Amino acid sequence: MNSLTEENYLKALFNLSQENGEVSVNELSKHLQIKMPTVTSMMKKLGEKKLVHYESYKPLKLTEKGRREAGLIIRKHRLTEMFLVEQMSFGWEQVHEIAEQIEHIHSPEFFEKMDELLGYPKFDPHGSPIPDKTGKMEWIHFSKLSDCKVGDNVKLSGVTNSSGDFLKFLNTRELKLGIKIKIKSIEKFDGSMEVSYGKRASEHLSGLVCERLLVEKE
Amino acid sequence: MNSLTEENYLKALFNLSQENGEVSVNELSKHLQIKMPTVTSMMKKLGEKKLVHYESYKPLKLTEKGRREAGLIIRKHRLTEMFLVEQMSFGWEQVHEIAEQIEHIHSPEFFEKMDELLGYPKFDPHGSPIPDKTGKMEWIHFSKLSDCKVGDNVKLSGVTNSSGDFLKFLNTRELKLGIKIKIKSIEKFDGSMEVSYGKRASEHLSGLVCERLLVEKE
DNA sequence: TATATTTGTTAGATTAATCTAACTATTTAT
DNA sequence: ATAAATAGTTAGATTAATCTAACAAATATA
Ligand SMILES: [Mn+2]
Ligand SMILES: [Mn+2]
Ligand SMILES: [Mn+2]
Ligand SMILES: [Mn+2]
Repeated sequence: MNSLTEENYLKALFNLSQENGEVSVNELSKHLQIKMPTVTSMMKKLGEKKLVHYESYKPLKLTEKGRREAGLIIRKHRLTEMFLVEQMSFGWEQVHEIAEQIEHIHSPEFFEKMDELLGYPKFDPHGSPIPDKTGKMEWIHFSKLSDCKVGDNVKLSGVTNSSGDFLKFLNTRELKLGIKIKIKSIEKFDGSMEVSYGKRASEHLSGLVCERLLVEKE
Repeated sequence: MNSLTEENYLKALFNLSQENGEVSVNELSKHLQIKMPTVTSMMKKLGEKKLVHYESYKPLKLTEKGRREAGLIIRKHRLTEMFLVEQMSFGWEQVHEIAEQIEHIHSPEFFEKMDELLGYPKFDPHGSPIPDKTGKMEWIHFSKLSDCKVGDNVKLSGVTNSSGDFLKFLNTRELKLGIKIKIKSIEKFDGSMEVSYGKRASEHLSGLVCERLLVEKE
């Protein structure tokens, strides 16, 4: 059984090593806001437990076992977020903090029931895929809005950041998953865009916002 | 902010001091299955935090503050049990263990929402009263079935023990809260009873079982 | 009352998770 | 290629929560 602390390290390793399959001690340390020596010693411990491939001065990699256990925690996190939004009518900006705690509950039946009540969802309220019961996650590659061209018609399918402030901002602009966005113009200088969607004929989105919106091209 | 560990001590103190308002170190130690020296040192800590009145060799008492904080944890526990039964269709024998973990979630909104979805219930699925938002609990005094007389007609309103095994036993006999029970005879020797209820014209209940059933006389 | 039993405390050790300071290895820049 | 900067490790301290062993106080028993 892994401690809550170990679970949080596993989850961070999983998320940070998504791209290239590895993470540096420094990166992990910054992400978790835990000093490097502490991280090093935890990596040795997770190495002992065969959850991480640890070798001095080498980048960190999750083992197959580590990836599975991390995936299962992320599964619990995302199922919880979905449950809070769909069954308890929370807003998508309120659920991350609560899920951050509930992901550590040990009770297969509890999450099984959530999954069932939700009808076995594949994505969480922020568009992130929910790992299956074996901890495996489909890697779906959405584009960033900031990588699209003028004239593109796209569907908003996810966000790369689930901070309350960002999601509340999207709420004020009526930007939610599923809506169709048309790109009217792009300001090269700062990456900001002029777009239209729903009843809004013209909205200005900063480069920062465009970077955080994931879309599917039609 | 109290740690999960501190919260569990507070809850135990609250429950054990229900009758006379105080508990011994020994009793608390046995209940929590934690050795006495550990309990003593935790009591000193909770004393510092003004949650417990601690004096060497004197019985332990919760302060007003301690009683409030304990009541709020028990509130979260019981709301959770009710939520699991009513909104997620768990059996009453499955919910205690899960609630034992969820009671430590820090999120007023989460429990507020549960309360609202449940329609502000006053009792949990085992008939125990749910403390209000200030941590105060109405002390309702049900009788034990074992204290009733032959011929009494009573309503099953609570159980004094929520262990899975006991509740599963009650399930097999179709004994659930709200049913009317008539006492047909009592065996003085072992306190067992012959009763009738629902579609069951004659059932034998051991003394142990009768001790654990709480009833209201009509 | 004197003794035995039970209850409670003190002292000191252990484990998990964290930190800072000091040192070493690796990478980058001159 | 050397020096500087960055990244990573080692050593040792700290805090929370637990334990065992030894001792002391309170209570029960003879
Ligand atoms: Mn989240
Ligand atoms: Mn977490
Ligand atoms: Mn319970
Ligand atoms: Mn608990």
